[in-house]
Amino acid sequence: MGATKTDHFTEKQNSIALLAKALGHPARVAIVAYLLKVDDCICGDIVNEIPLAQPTVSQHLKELKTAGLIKGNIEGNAICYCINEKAILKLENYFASITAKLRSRKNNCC
Amino acid sequence: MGATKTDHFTEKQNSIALLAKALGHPARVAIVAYLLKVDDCICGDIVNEIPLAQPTVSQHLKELKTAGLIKGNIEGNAICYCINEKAILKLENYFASITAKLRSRKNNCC
DNA sequence: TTTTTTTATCGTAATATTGCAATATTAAAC
DNA sequence: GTTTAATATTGCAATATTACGATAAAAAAA
Repeated sequence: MGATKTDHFTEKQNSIALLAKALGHPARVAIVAYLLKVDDCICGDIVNEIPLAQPTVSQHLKELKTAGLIKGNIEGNAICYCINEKAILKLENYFASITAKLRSRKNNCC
Repeated sequence: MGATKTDHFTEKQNSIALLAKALGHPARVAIVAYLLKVDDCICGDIVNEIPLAQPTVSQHLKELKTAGLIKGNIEGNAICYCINEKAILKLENYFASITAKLRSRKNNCC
C-alpha cells in the first residue's frame, strides 16, 4: 500500500484534502505569501525568494498549479503566476463553516 | 534528501503548513467532519464511519492530534476526541487574510 | 546566430506517508 | 480473575514526497 484511497471518500472531502495538501509544505506557503506580496503577475524572482534550489521551487510551483491554488504560465523568460482566488475562497468557506458549527454546538467538553 | 527543510522558513509558514498537511488527506477531512457532526465528545464509532482499517484510522487520529487539529483522549474504552477550535480559527484567519488582500489588489491579470 | 537568462524536465537518492495484519494495551463488564 | 470491547502500537510492504544536479527548452539580449 502507500497510495491514498481517494475512492472511499466524498468528492468534497477529496477536494478539500487536495487543496490542503498543496499548502502542506512551508515552501508552498512561502510561495503563496510571495505572490500575494508582489501584487503583480510578472514576478520573475520567486526562485530567489525561496531558499531551495531552482528545480525544487519549480516542482513546488507545479504542485500548487496542479492543485488549482495558483494559475498562470511563463511569459517569455519570466514567470507569470498568481493566486487562484476561487481555491482560497473555497478553503476559507470550509474553515468558516466549521467554526460556525463549533460556535453553535451544545457540548464543548474537551 | 526527502525531508522537508522546515528550518529555512518562518515559524508561521511552518505552522500553517503543518496544519494544512494534517488536513491533506481525505480520511482526516472525513474524521473532522464526523467529529463536527456528532456534536459530542464521547463518540466511539469513528472507526466504523471511516472506510479504512482500525489501525489506519488510529494513525490518522494521531496525526490530527499531533498537528493540534483535534484534542482529547480515550475515556475508558471509548474515544473522546474533539476539534480544536483554535487550530481551525487559525486556518480560517489565514485564508481570510489572503482573500482580503486579493480583493484590495490593483492587478488581476491571470 | 550566439550568448544569456529563466524556467522546466529528467533522473535519482533520501525520506515520509499510507495502509493493514498481528499484537498489545486498557478498562469496563461479567 | 476472565472475558469482552475499544483503541493503540509494532512491523512491514507499497507508494509518494522532497530535494537537487544535470540537462533541456525557449525566448530575450547581444
